[in-house]
Amino acid sequence: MTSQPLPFDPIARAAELWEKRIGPSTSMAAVTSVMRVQQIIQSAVDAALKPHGLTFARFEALVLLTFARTGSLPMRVMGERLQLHPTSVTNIVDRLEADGLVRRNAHPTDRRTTLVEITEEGHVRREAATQAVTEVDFGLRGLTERQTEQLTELLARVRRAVGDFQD
Amino acid sequence: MTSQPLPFDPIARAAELWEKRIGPSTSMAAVTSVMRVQQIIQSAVDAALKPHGLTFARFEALVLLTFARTGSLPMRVMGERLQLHPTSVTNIVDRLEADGLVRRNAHPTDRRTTLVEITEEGHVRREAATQAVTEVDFGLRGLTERQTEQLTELLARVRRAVGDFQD
DNA sequence: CCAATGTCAGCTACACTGAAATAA
DNA sequence: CTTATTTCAGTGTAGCTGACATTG
Repeated sequence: MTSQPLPFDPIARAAELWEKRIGPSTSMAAVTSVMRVQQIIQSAVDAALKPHGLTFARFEALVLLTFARTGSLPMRVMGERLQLHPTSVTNIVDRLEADGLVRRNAHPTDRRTTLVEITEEGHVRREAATQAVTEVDFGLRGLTERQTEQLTELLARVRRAVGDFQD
Repeated sequence: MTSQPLPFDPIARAAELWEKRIGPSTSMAAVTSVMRVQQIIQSAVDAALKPHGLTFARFEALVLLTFARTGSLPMRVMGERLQLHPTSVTNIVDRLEADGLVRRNAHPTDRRTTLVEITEEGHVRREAATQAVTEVDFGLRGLTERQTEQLTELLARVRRAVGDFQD
């Protein structure tokens, strides 16, 4: 990471120049901001999770399984909920399984599908990891509770518009 | 991409369960939303840029060079502005150079530093690519102009709090 | 026969680390 | 001598495509 804080907001400056020389900059500024904040959050969360041997993606998978009534879900459903490519699900479950945090089980009726179940050790690990990310507030700083909710709300509009979900 | 739209908002649902079984969910919901929207935008923008042989990172680099007074910048500065790892700058410039879109020049006084200059072909390519991403509004949908600005503003607070820039 | 599920191999992109060469 | 700039090799994560076996 090349990280000296700049004495100006690079995105605001780029937006000015963009406006002057290229065209409307509203979307460009917002998109660049999302990219940058994602990067910030990703590295903060990954740093918090590293001592627990998890990435954010794997952490999310564990949380998802924790929330499942039976503590287990088909791979396909995991991909759906986490918006992951089937091969990424395979990869993530491979890693978690190698670490003993989840277990692959046969589906009772549909022999094509694999059920992924969180183990005892998985529960313990998720608990510790949750503590770690909660302590750093998921890497999110500088916003009030109200503003944080506003952010979620604005992003939900985008997700809805793009067909991420319906309702 | 596993992409059937879910009949509910998966983030809102996860937040409910998180609140019920783990703790406050405000930050968690916002962070998950940022991650997801970044993913959406990234793939939309990359798809728009693909016919032009560019990724978003490479496109950003071209834009940055276009904005430089002399059309050229040291690698180090590029990394600073784009928040890229030095090795990533090398990599990105390698690709752009192989495509004839930029050129590496010697720095007139400091022989350690390499200046990267956008070529004529680079200008042409950036122009076409800009058209492409503008047409899809950078993958950003569902927000009014006003809301888009609000989003940028909220994210700037996070960037400032985290020391991304000062002012 | 067609569709769905999961896996595998191979590719790309980009982050990171550690080491090195060169120059300030 | 120390620091700065860039590069290189190697590693890890994760996305994608295309192919495949198995099963519904």
